[in-house]
Amino acid sequence: MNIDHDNFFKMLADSTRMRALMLMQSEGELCVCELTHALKLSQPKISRHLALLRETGLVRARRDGLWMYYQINPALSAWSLNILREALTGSRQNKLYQQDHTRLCGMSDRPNTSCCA
Amino acid sequence: MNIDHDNFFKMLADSTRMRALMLMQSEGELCVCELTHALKLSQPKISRHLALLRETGLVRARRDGLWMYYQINPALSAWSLNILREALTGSRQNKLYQQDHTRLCGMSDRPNTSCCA
DNA sequence: ACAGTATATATGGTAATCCGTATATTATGC
DNA sequence: GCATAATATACGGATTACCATATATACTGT
Repeated sequence: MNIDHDNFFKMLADSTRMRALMLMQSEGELCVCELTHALKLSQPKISRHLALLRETGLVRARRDGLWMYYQINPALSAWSLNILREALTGSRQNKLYQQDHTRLCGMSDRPNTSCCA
Repeated sequence: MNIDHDNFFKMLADSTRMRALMLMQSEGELCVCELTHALKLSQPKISRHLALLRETGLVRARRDGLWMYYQINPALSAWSLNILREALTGSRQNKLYQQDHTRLCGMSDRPNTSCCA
């Protein structure tokens, strides 16, 4: 899947979307409530950004009962995936991104505790 | 030089800035008039975007007489440079970016013809 | 100092983006 | 079918980002 270059980078330009992507990158599939909790943002805000990411093809969604699981689209082209990987590296020096990860790990009642290595 | 994660990606989200960056990436130093010609955009528009790129640290500027030469900041952190490299790979499939390169090569009167391999 | 060239900035208008709130949809269990 | 939970969308307002045009600055050669 080869996303349009400009659209791809537009998607990465919003902090909320990037934070969600970085969490999915390091944790794999995540549901909306997990992202809402980890980012400490309202559910509609998370949903709206996830919808944008899905429309542009950056993420893939899967329904399981009440939950929608989102993950980075594994069919992305190599250069796109490489950029997401490097973005994750860059995000590790950033406190905000670190805290997102910490909050996710500290979350109880996760629907499908995919661990938090 | 470690640029703020969010600002870095904001800079990449504008098509004009990305096109200029991709040209600098493959051609090295370029002056404003070369970029203006290659992108077929107004000089103030190019200058403004270059100023933004310089303020955030993505590019470095050097004056030589009347000309200002811009290049990707070699002091960028590894992850930033890697992202720019992957972005260039992705841009090769894009006609707009290809044309920019072609126009640059076809430009006469380049102040310091740094070739166009 | 003046003219000319390359580049930078200022200004005001317009369009795109983001957000909070309210509401709708989808699925589950009784 | 109804209540509940998880998620999605709609709407109006506010902010931000971008642009074209005009003007200013920096430098060179005479």
